[in-house]
Amino acid sequence: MASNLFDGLLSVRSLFRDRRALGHAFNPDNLPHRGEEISSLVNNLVEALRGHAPSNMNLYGRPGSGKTAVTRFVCRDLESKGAAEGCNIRAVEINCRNVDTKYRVLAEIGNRLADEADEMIPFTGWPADKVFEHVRARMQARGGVHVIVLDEIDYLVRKGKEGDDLLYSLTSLNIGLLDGAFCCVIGISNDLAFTEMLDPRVQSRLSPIDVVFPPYNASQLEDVLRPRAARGIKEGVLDEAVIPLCAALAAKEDGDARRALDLLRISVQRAEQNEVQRVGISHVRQAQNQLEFDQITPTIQNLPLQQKLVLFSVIVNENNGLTNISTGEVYGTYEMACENAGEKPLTSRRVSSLIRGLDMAGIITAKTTSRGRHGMSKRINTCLPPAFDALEVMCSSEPVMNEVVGARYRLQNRL
DNA sequence: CCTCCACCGGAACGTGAGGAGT
DNA sequence: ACTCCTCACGTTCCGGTGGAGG
Repeated sequence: MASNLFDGLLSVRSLFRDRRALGHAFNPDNLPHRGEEISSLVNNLVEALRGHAPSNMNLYGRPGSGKTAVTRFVCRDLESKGAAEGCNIRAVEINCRNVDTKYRVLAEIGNRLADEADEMIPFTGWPADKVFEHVRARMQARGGVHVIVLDEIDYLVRKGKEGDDLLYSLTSLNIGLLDGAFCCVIGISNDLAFTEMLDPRVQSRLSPIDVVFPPYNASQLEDVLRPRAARGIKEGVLDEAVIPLCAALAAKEDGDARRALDLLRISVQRAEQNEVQRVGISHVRQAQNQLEFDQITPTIQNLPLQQKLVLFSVIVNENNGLTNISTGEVYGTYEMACENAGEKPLTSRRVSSLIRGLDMAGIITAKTTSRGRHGMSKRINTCLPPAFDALEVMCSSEPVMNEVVGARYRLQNRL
């Protein structure tokens, strides 16, 4: 019988019990260390069960601090309690990164509120005020309380007036536009300063209640991971050190719980690929490397050419054995790189800003320090994972960089 | 203690691309 | 087709800055 490509992998006993338990979309039964945040939401949303309008809310916190999970968790209980008590309560969650215009958000809300009898709102074509009127009419017809969750709301607000308009419309529903129904808006954002981008009128309506989610620390992340691991991974598979290490590594990344889960999941996958029955810290290290590679590759690929040239200049100096490179040294190399690329060099002022940009992107570190007599300058070092070939990534995404890198090796061979 | 280097980084301005309105 | 507006990217100008070395 002919062998099949998939036979080998299928015969390996999986180390997972239920892989989904380690995914981002999984809704766990309890959320460790988010008690305060949960009760802030519950204390406000309980008004819905009493037949009143809850206040609008804003939730802030770094990625992976549990904002979305807490909101889903609370809304799920709110809806089921509402059903038990005979109140009509409905939560509509929309991710503004995917649904990113006023029209599409309103259409999405309208369609989720639709009965069989209602007309579907098309993807495009209707005037925005007609869509809004349908949303309003459907809320009123259903009655009760409608909780609108706008996840990653900063994406919408950053686009300018669009977000302002939408929030103004939604928050105006409770001021006389609805009869016998209420609407409550919960905005979720990574950016504490995002309300400053809003129209002041919208600001005051939207944020009577702000909840800030602090990042998890390492031991809290362990508490997040353990129940998920128990559910998702077979017993006796994990070394004792694995979960603490995943937690510690993720705690360094701003306490990102998603990162911790990714690390754990990929570690187990790595162990499976290596066909071993036990996951150890070496697999976590491999997972960490893979995540870093996956994260940094697109960042470097998408850098504009000038920024790639600056990064190239830093890397070249570092490959020559230098550390704590100064802006002047980088600029010198950069001018040569520009010549090889056939580009006109930017001013040193601009390059200084580009260096800062690379610093903020986490590709290099640039600390401004004084060198005494030798003036103020930055001390620049790359912070790429050890085995990461940034030159290769830049060359494959930008043909001119081949010239630049090639010229450097020709020069080196001549010396 | 003062000087002075070599750059920092804010501010104002110029330019061209792209979108909205008419 | 046209104006107007916004935005990102760059330049020019310039006052600041911290500490090694006189």
